[in-house]
Amino acid sequence: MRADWQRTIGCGDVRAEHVGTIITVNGWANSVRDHGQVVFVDLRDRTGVVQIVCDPARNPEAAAAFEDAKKVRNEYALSITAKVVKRQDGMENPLLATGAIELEAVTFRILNTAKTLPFQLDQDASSTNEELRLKYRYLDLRRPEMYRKMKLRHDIVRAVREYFYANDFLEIETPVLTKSSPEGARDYLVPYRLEPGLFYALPQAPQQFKQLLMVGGIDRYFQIAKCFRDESQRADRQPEFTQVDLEMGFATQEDVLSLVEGLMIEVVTKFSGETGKHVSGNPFPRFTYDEALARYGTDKPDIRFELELVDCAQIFASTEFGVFRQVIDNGGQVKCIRYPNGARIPRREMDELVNLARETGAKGMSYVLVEDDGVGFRGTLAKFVTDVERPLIIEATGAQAGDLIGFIADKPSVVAKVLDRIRRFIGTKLNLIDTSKMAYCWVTDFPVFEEDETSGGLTFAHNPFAMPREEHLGWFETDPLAMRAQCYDLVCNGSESASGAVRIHIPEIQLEVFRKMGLSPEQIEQRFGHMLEAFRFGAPPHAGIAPGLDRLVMLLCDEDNIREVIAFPKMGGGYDPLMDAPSTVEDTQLAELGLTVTVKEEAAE
RNA sequence: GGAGGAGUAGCUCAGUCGGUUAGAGCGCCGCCCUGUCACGGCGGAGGUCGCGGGUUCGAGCCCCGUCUUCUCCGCCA
Repeated sequence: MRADWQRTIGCGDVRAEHVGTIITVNGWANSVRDHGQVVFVDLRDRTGVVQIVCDPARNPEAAAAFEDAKKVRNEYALSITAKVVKRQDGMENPLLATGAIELEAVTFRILNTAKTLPFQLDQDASSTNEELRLKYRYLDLRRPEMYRKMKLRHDIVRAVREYFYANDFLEIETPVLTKSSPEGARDYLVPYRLEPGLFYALPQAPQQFKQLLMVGGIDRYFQIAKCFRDESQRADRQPEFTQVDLEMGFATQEDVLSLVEGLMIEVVTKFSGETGKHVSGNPFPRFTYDEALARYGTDKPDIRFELELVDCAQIFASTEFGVFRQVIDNGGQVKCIRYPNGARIPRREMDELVNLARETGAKGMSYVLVEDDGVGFRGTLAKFVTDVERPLIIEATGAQAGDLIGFIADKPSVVAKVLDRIRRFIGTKLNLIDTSKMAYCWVTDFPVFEEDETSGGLTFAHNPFAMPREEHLGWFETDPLAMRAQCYDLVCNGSESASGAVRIHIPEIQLEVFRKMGLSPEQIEQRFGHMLEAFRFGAPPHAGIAPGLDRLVMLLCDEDNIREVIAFPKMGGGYDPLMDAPSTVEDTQLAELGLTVTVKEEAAE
């Protein structure tokens, strides 16, 4: 049963066809314009804005409404029953969807008053202090642009669910209170009251549970899952975030890739009218990890623009330029990138470029500028380039008159990192990026192991549960660093969009990986005994992946900050200014958990 | 942990070479106004210049420290 003050229609939904009817709308006073003998109130709800007019001269029986309207301030919660009338000629407002009509108030109810807001909703959100916006997020959310983002996120989640339902997946929840696994990111811990000293951890991902669901015969599982990682934040990272987690039994890498390609194409295409974004490339291009690093210097290449890296080791095989000579002789790399029209950039930008290289780890950057004839070189490196090398460089890079070619010589990891950074710098500087594109690509075959810089031993490069390529299974002892895994990242516009793998389902192989990582039999048993045990009961081959939801929504909303697409996000240190969390707890709560708190001492001088 | 940017009225910002009483727009309060729609007019209130110390005759401005915040690096299976 509708109370008499409850809405019969949304503010933004009133149209000329309603003229003559009596309606009731609910919402907030968006603005009040008091002209003395007539008052206009713009009423806003999530559907839009409509103009209410209170004019006792035209509507003598609504004198009370007029008096109330004069009391209204911005953001009062109102209920107005009114007659829909066509606006007088010349009074229409083409800026409003409801601009052809207005509402002549009959009954005017102030449901609640409002203090003056700490910031104005009619100004651009991006120009308001973000801490303030988050502290009063419930007010910030009243902005139409925030509603639009929340609505789009909802619609995307809905489309994702429908896609998985249609593909015969079961949506299953997994625990949030679970076991710490010390590898990977830092865990959030939850003390266990019944036995002080024991802890749950919040899951960094439902990884182990979804594999166990495959052992359990669920076969096709998905979940919109919260994940928790206690690591430093970035513009595109939150301590708690959402993944579209999925796993498939008796499945191959191809099954997962084609399923996720279908998902992304469907979701992006479904909303492209609204977002202006479209998928570029179908099927998605694929690179092995080694190939991506060679061509782009990164395992998450932004392929919205070209400018690939060029390996010059062959060209400079017999160079006498000391820097290159030394790097090549020590097994390093010499690679370069073309900067179209870079020979014409001002000195300041040139310095910026070299500084960028230094900041990223290079000792410096050599470069040549291609002369107007398209053949000759100028620049720091020009005098060291022989007549034989010069045309080879031009051919390999495709350089043209007026281009700059920047060279980095160092160990492979530095060369890749620096040139990736420079490549993205050039892409941005030259405006090569088409922001309407969702340029997806797959990066596959990551190394199984990499050297752990802190311990000196081996650690996993991608995921400890990723199945090595079958032809590499014999390399555990001989050349573990050369082993490649059956795993894959989905990359979109230069950021990681999803990460997954064909999982190890043979206990002996999983054991071998753990051993190689330097885990003792006791550690393996304590941390992963349950997984290995499960694999011994006929675990099926299985594979899965987990696309990040927040970043997908962020890209589709054209936002560069993940907090913009989360209703109640946390700030830099994981602080939530709305709830004032984290915060202290009562001593009795600590005592019950057997915890004592050691306050951080200031370093005394 | 490191680098850089920011912090001045409720909000967004300006503030010259260190010099009188720190300003603007919006918002807020009061009065006026019958057609506005970011209404308009008149009047008004509102400041520990993040905090602490220092230099100086004098500090919003210079120096040191500190806090908060943003971006990036490290970190993020």
